[in-house]
Amino acid sequence: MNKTAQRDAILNELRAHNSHPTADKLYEVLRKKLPQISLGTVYRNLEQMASRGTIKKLSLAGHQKRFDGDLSRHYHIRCPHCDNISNIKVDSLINLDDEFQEVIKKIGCDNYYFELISLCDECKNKLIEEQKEAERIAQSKKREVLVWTN
Amino acid sequence: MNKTAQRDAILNELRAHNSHPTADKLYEVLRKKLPQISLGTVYRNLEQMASRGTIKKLSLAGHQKRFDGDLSRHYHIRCPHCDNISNIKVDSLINLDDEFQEVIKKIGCDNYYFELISLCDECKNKLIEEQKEAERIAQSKKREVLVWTN
DNA sequence: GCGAAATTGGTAATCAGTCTCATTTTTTAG
DNA sequence: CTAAAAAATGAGACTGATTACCAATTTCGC
Repeated sequence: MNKTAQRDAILNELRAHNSHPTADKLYEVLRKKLPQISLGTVYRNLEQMASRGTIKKLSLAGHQKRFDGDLSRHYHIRCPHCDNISNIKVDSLINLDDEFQEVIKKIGCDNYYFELISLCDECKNKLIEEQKEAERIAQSKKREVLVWTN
Repeated sequence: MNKTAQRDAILNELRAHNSHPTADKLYEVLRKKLPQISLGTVYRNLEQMASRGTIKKLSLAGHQKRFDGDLSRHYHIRCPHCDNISNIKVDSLINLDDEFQEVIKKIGCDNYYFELISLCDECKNKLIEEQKEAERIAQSKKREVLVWTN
């Protein structure tokens, strides 16, 4: 694996944040520093580094692949609404993870992958607002019908 | 949600097998009974039923979505080579799953999703064959070099 | 039966991700 | 240091899965 400015930039960018970006998000950011970098290069390097274990690929549940430069032991919570991923690091999960690893090894299974799923605060609020709005509309429609039938 | 022949057919087909088919595979099969059914209808209904919990959706970014009509408690092993999914149902996993559910609830998390990852037997054999073949080629190249330098 | 609401088929469009290939960069061997 | 080999790049074409659109049809509550 040769050393290239592009690969370095991708890895640095990924390590500088803990936002689990998608390839195209990363591309967008990287273009500010390397205006001529291509999306293909970003994809190529991310896949390469992921297969070598330099970074992690998170692809469960969402529809776009995401990447993580943080190799320390931690877990991910994905918001089912906006698809963003945040980190979580608690002992109880680590213990369970250990148990899981043991159990699946006994079954003859190589590995497993999991994600927590939970609405992020932002989306929770957004959904509450939307619901209120929907109720408001429903109410005003009821009123219309009353006026009409009167 | 109205009753339609198409939706019934899709659900029946999905329940009749435990193969976790993709939408297009399902479409292919369904066309034998409903020749005029459209791929869009299959996708639409699968998504709808999944969002209502009538069926389950198994998605991995960068891969085709798969669907499962079996709502009984079981887990999935995905082959990282051919992407096929098989079922597994063992007590040790169920117990761990229970523990997980408890722990994440305490964290304030709604749900979680996991998949086991393991090469299926077919792919395991295929990869062994490929490796052998690669070695054979490497050997014959070595021999060529010897002949050449002699 | 009737009209509103839901659903359909067909097809166009989108979107993530991959592939190709001529050119450039990096590494290796002498 | 230099030349050849190997690896990587950028630009854009391409693919395959999924979604969007919309006129025509079907379903369902009354």
